[in-house]
Amino acid sequence: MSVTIKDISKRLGISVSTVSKALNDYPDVSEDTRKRLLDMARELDYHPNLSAQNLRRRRTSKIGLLITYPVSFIGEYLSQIVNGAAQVAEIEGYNIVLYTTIANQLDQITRICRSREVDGLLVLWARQLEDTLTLIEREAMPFVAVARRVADHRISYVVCDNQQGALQLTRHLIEQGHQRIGFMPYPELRETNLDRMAGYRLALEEAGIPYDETLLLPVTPEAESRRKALHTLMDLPDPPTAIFAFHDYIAIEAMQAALDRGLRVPQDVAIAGFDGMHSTMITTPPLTTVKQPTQEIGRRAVEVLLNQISDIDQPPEQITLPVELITRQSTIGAN
Amino acid sequence: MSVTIKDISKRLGISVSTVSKALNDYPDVSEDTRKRLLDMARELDYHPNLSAQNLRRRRTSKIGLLITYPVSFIGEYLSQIVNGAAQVAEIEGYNIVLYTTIANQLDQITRICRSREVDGLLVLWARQLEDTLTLIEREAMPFVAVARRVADHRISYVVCDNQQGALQLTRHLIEQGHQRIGFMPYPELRETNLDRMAGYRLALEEAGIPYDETLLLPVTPEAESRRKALHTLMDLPDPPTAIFAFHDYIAIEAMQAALDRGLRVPQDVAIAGFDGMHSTMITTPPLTTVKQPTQEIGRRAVEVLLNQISDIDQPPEQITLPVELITRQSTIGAN
DNA sequence: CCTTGACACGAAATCGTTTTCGGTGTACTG
DNA sequence: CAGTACACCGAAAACGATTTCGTGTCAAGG
Repeated sequence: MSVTIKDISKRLGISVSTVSKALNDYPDVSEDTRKRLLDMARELDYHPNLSAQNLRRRRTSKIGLLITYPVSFIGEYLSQIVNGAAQVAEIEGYNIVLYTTIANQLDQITRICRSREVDGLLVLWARQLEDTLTLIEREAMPFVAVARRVADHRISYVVCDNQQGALQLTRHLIEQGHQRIGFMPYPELRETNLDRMAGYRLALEEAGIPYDETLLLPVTPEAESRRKALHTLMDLPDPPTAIFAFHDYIAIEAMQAALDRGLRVPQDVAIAGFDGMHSTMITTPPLTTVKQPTQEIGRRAVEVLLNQISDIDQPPEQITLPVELITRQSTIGAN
Repeated sequence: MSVTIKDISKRLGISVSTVSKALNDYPDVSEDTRKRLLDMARELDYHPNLSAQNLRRRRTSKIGLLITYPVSFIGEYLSQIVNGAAQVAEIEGYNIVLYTTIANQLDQITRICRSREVDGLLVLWARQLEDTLTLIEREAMPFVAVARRVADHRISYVVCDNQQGALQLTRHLIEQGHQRIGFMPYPELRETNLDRMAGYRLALEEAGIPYDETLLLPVTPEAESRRKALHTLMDLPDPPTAIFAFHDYIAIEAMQAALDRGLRVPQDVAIAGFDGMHSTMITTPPLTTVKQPTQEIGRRAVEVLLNQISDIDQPPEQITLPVELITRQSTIGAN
């Protein structure tokens, strides 16, 4: 079958213990025998059996990525985060295991924790987030919440500065002369939504613009709700002249609805999104958005997680990364 | 520490062998003790240590996904395939491990194979594809090439019907009255490119339209090459009236270049893409494309791989899935 | 009463490593 | 020369499960 440490041992008449030590850079192996062993290892193209190593070392060099997402438009967003995460992980000698099951979320997670299938978990997207996190915590499995702020100060997370992004974006709209600015929240992502809403309100306050609840129109994951939201807003007696949508795709569909309605963007209504998806570059007009450092989020999340893994008593890290406002024609040049 | 099989054994004064048998549905355990053991297992919330199981069972219940891709626009495409793959895998009790490293591709792969880190490999995107595949083959690791046809008949793959898609798309353009149809190949993906090109030529032949090499303008991964390609085509003495781009993003950028040039789409030049990316819906005009069954590709790839894993002598399966032509305004209604 | 077989169970080997602990032999010190 | 120090190596015990093989019991059959 596979070539094992025993094969090397037999070929040279040297005990397996010594072979192992040679391979793991133990000091008590003479240079001579070490060289012979390594040469033989290379000759046989030996690579240690991972399962055996894992068992003995009590670690798997794998980190799990929890990402139970409904198949939808977030693919681009997720894959960038995953990409960043995988990069750092592999540099540090870890690999990423995907967990995408939706059924039995919590049972699944206890299994993962108790079977020591991975050394740590990135929680990227999960229903029942709260329950999930407390469960993982209780199982003493290192973990980090990704792209999601968590109120609990004992929990590590990496997230972008949603409030700041919303603040800048709304300021920009105000600078463009808008006074009535609609907002489309996405309650599904609670904390993120709260933060963006906070930024929105802050900008209004700064400018002395009254906060008008009728200008808020929440959308749900259903595509239909996004079109409807725009129409509802524009049917108001005193409709908004600009709209800030929670997410780029929401903005894009709103924009299409606006065009269907015969409105010109940005002349009749300015529209802006959030997250910096690639698609925003190719709409007509191109969409103003706030770009998240997605790859960086993935990278930092892994860094934090590996810290937690290497020292379980490490204090939690809560990281907020800066965002970048990208202004495009969907909000400028209205005059 | 963790609760092991031994803990259950001690608590009830029953040997570990019997515990293991009870947990694994062996017949030679009395109903009575089986029940007591399972109850105790549940009470302690026991879950078998994966590393130990892997070592003993000589399998890991993991499949690797090789996907050394340059960070670029293919995120959406990949994540759909991965999503489909993960779904099936998890139903069948497998998890997916990501391998995204670029450095030392081949060394990395021998390590994966010889350390028995996974039970099989999905090869989704890899530089040096040929070398990679023969290497994996030599290591007797089950594998499947995903979204890429391979000439070798001993190799399993799952791919969409690129030729048929290109054929239908080109036919569609011809039906719209076009006689001079430009094509932007993407030599980077050799087989895929050949197939699409074959479909393109076939449609021309059917219609008795002469094949004109000057209408072919290959593009590279660099964004700049895509804009340039359009201009070169349109600068021809007898420019094409329609363009079939290898990929949606190529088409989109070509379309932008066309608009920059003051051309109207589709009146002055019709443009079509391939792959069915989400973005094609939101361009103005919306882009005609050929939709790949991405999720299905992922799903089938895992099914095939699991067959190979369960029986290494299984004959290779080569699966070609149907595609769907989606016609939109970028190619219709020119008159 | 003896044999046979089925049924339950346990001892022990095994998977392929790592790591501890002790045992050599040699060299060095006083 | 005794004693100590050191460098090098190997035996063996882990890690936590699975699986083979053997054993004891008990009922049925002759």
